[in-house]
Amino acid sequence: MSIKELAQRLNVSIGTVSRALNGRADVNSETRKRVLAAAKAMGYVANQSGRSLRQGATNVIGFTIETNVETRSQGDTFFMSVFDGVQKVFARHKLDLVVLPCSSEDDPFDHVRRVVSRQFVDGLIISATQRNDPRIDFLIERGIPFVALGRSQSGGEHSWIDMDFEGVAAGAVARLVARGHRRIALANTASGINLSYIFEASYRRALASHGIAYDPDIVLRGEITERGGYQICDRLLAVADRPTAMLLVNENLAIGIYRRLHEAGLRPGADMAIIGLRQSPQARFLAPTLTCHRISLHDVGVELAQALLAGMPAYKDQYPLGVVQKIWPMELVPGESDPPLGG
Amino acid sequence: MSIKELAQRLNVSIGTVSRALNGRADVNSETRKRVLAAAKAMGYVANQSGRSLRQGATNVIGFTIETNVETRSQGDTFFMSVFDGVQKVFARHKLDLVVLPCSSEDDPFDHVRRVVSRQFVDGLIISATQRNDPRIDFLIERGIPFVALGRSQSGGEHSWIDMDFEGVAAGAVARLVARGHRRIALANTASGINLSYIFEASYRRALASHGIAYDPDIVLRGEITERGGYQICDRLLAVADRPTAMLLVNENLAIGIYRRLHEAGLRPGADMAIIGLRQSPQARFLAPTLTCHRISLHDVGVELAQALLAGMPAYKDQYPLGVVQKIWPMELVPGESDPPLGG
DNA sequence: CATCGCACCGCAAACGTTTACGGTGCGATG
DNA sequence: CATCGCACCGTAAACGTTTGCGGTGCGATG
Repeated sequence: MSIKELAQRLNVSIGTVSRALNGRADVNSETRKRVLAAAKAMGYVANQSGRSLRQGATNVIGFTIETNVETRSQGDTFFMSVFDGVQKVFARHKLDLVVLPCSSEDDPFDHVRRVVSRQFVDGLIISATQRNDPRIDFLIERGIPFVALGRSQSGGEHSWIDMDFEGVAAGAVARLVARGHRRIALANTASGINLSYIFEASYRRALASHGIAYDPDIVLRGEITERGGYQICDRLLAVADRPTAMLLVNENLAIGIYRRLHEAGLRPGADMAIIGLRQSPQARFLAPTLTCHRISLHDVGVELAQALLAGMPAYKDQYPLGVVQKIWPMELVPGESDPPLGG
Repeated sequence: MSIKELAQRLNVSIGTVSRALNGRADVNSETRKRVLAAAKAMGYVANQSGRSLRQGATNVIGFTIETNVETRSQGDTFFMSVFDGVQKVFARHKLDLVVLPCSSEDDPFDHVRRVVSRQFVDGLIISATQRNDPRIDFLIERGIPFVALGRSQSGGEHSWIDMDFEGVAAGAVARLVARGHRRIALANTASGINLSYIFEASYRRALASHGIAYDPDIVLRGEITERGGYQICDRLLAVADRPTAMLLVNENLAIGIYRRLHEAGLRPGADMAIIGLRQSPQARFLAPTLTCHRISLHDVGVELAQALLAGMPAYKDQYPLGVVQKIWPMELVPGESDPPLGG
């Protein structure tokens, strides 16, 4: 199963076998054929450790995610879709994608540090970027190629891909205002994820641009889960001068909000306009359907992979993109959850 | 950063450094302290490739998942909970968990074959087991320690962990019958996943035990998504002698079903009893809340890890479990979605 | 015929570890 | 004082690759 056995069987040197398998030019086409045939017959596949040790590269890309279900930042199929896009690109370069879950008991920074120092991966995609994210400075300092899924305030120049939360907030507020709403609540996350700050700031700017005063009483933070939505809605119903509309930082919240409204005898949509963030698979099947924003996560994955390759010496020339900092547009998908006020 | 540099700095041999770091006995406690201090100061961490090459073991465990969003057996939150449990066990043994997503364009069997032949991992957890799953025979033949999340008909003895679908089907049918239902539909998956067969067979047995004839017209298969639920419900509404209850192979279906019922002017629960499979985070926040089944995915993860270790030579003695084949119980959580008929 | 170039291949070093083996020095024991 | 045992440490081989360097043989060229 090793290259040595293969070489002995063929009566050639291991160097020749290696060259044949790696498609180098200086090997007779006849012997190459023999080698490839024998390798296939014997089911030979190069040992990763040996190759990595020699080459100083593992041909493995890591993708870190956090497994804390309470603070999960995305819906149920979010990462699966992204992975799919990432792998599509990597497959062309014989790169392997491995997902490195950071357990809820573990610290994301330590997690990245362990992964990097073991020289496990040639590159890294990190997600759930915090506003101040020590991982970013660390990766820059170590010179590890990486891309962040989500902006951060930290550190020097690095590649990242994010979604257009400014556009979403501006568009959603404008839409709600046009439909007669002036009292618009925000359901945000309590975690330190950068999205939280960006979204709230955009929301405030959008309100200001329509001459609406910011009211901290209707800007609430909680878990990004169905339960979190329920709790936020619950607190919101107790506010004097109840809002007529809500903007959500995450679509998972919607289900809990719908539920709480039902319990209060209110109808989502008619009695409380709601606009969600991302179009999850279930958005179109809620009642009322949720107004939210379309984005191709598969394409986000593709772009993540390309941005990462652009930062890796071995692939730089194939992907001359430099430092990629891209805000991905999100397109509003009208639903039934934000009808005109009083209409 | 290599052991050599560390040794030079300390004026000891690399062998001593290695022994000190690995906690071997034959090294002076004073030098050990010096080595550990220097390693920490210089941020030294052993190179994985070198170690793996020498030891013939990678200390990495793979967990394969499929990212095809249409036929996915489970979503992000399911697996994240399981990962969390798995990692809890592995962390104690300095084993790393890496998740190996199988892209929707890839074949799961090829995927496993690639992973194994590259000697990437010391052990494997596979999910979404098919009724006939070539991966299982392959892994047995190759002698790779593995555990399957889900039963299969394939191959020889191997460890697996599964959930009690028989119990769920029997209990749910009994419950529905007790509540006056005799015409109970089944919403199943069209994929070849073994769960599909087990669930349907259990459903048929349960019907028979209550003297209810099996009617293929109300056993439908589709995507395990919200859309799939919508479509299945749509087809079901067109059936003559419409069923009064539905049993779901997956809770994601519920949202689409609720929606389709609403469109038809029917109320989920009151006009169509519904029992889902697993208690997803949203089950309690749907309106009506979904009757479904509780299971600790964290504990499933813990058991998966232990079963795997029991099959690995280096850990056999610490986990003397032999071949683990366990059906995990699921506990019914009553909701509002399956009230008594006509009540 | 001598020389050159070229296609092809073998040799051996190197990547960073771990570990069996042997060697050193020292205190204790006879 | 000779010897033994032991604690500790250095040496070097080995894991499976890749790759620079040099060598062989052959056809072509002068």
